[in-house]
Amino acid sequence: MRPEDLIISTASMLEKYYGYLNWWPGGSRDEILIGAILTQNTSWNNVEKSLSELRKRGMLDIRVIAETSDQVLSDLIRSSGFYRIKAARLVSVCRSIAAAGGFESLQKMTTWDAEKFLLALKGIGEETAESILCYILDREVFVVDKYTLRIFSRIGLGNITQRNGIRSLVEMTIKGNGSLKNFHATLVQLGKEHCRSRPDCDGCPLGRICECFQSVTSP
DNA sequence: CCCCAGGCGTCCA
DNA sequence: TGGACGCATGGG
Repeated sequence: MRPEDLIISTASMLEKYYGYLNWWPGGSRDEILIGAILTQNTSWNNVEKSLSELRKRGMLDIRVIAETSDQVLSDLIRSSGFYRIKAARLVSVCRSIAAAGGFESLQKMTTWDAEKFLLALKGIGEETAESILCYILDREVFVVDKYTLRIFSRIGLGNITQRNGIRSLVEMTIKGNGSLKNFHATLVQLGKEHCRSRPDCDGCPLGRICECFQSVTSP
């Protein structure tokens, strides 16, 4: 089967099983940015505690974070882990984006220019940049994360390229409004909920993928 | 006690 | 270009 067909059928099976998932539902763009940085190598559960602390204080706002000290912020986001380095990066990223004119300004850039701008900031790497482009700026960008690489490798797509090749292949293959968002969301859902909670793979929408996935200990 | 989570930057070959 | 390592809390 061609790689493109494998991608299409996988996306279609996942969509049929999970439907349309609302990722980052109802959150403001500022909240999504903050969450995207806090969740780096960290479970979402831990991030939500930090987001609640910030919400209570009206700090889910990049212009407020930009005026906050690293020290004060680090105490509020402790539950997210790596809190000292994340506080410093969060403050500096918010300052840079605010100084550039906020998301309104980024929205006017081409996707390529916006990505270049984001990648230049300390604390924003490839996956975080993709998340911002996809979920905040609403661009046709596929987010490649650890689950994606692991699952793709198990269905026989891992040898094609590294992450950049996978990303462009998926972006050329999956078309349509929001399709890339949902493909990424369903891949993560499969990875973290189904395969972990049901090691016997019973009822997995992608039996073969699930079976291979749970037998792999590291990407 | 162990392992790992929706990574990133730095250093080193 | 690519691998090792530090960063740190909380859940299983």
